[in-house]
Amino acid sequence: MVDSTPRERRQARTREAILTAARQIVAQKGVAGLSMRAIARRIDYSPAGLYEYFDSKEAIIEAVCLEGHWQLMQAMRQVDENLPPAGRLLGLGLAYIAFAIHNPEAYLLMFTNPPSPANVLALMSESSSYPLLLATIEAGVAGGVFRPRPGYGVNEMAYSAWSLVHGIAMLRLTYLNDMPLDFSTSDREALQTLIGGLQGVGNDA
Amino acid sequence: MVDSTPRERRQARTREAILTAARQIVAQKGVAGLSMRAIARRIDYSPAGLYEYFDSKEAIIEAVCLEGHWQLMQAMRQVDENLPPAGRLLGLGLAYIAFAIHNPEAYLLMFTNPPSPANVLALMSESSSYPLLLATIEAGVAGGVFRPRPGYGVNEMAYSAWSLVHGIAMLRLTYLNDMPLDFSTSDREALQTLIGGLQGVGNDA
DNA sequence: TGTACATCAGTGAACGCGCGTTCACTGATGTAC
DNA sequence: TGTACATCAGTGAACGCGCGTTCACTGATGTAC
Repeated sequence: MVDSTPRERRQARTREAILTAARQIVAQKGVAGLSMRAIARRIDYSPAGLYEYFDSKEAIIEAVCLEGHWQLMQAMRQVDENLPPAGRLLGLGLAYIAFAIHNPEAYLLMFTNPPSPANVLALMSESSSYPLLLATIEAGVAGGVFRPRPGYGVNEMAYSAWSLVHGIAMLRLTYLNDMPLDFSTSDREALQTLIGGLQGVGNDA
Repeated sequence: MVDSTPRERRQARTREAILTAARQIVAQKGVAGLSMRAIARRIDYSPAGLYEYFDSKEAIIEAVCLEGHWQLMQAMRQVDENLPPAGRLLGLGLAYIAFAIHNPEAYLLMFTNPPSPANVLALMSESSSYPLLLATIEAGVAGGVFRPRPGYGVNEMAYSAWSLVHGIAMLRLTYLNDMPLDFSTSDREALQTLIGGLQGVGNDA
């Protein structure tokens, strides 16, 4: 950003305007309502003009997803690093859910679309949200707080936690969309319950 | 079905053929690939002919969803009723996930679409899958196996369990779609972990 | 059983629409001397 | 600072497409006597 020309700055601003418009349309009309024409209308461009900035509609969607993954990671990074593993895992889960609730457009695009290779990479790669989750669980296992079992190591633990928060997020964004209930304590307690399971005992059934 | 005329039977068969075609198209081309014309092509009809059986495309989708909910309930009913609550909850969860994996088309339609009122009703109503879950948890609480906490009663417990299995199902059907990994023990252990949390202790964090 | 008529299942063509993308173009911005 | 030229950002019209739905129709099925 430091050695950018005015032209480059204008381009970056337009690029961002396109992505913002795309997000807003998805938020208001759903993924199906997202079209090049709709984006162009919203930023007072002709549809053809968009091709100066993105090669295709698919490229725009991918860019929104990438940005979303980056923002999700940022949100999860805000969680205090010095908490004990169980508390930190709770915080990460709540941050994840909060991101989904407050950015439903981006979240649905990120996870409802056929995930492109770049997309999967973005999620799994270093400096993404999944490694944060994994690292916390590893710390918990190393500290003896989370107890692995045969066939249930750190990867499986992370998979459990991710599934739970993803399930909560998706249910809230789709099925329970316009239920006027307050889920905040339910979400916290659901996470607490899973974390309790990671911490202990009771693997008889 | 007992006092049905030949005409009625033919109609029922055609209706079913339409729904089957719709499911197959969603399975092969995704929700976006589902069109009246595609359905008609598949059953050698003209598109207009479908309107003899369904008022609109929306009505077809809704019918597929309703059928899906019914099948899901049937699958969950297969779980042994005499298992202790923890074991039964595990069985119900695994049956739920198995249904989603084996009927990805129907499952995605059921949960990815804007849920119509009829759809929500189908899920929540008597003789659906959610009450089965709830009843099992109530039995567990009554038997002292699952331990409620303040702000975490049977409804919240059911919400936790549903979120976990839904999250697992959705991740598998979208993000982890073509990963050649075997998740069956991971799924089981994830459920076990949550159930362990329902059973006990550790609500410090 | 045969005939006349009503109902029904399914067709083919057309409606208007919005879509992603391409392409020849033009006026504005930037560059070199 | 002024001029000549190149590059660039954005336009407008058009392409071919597939969509959901309607409608006048026709041949087949069913019904009544």
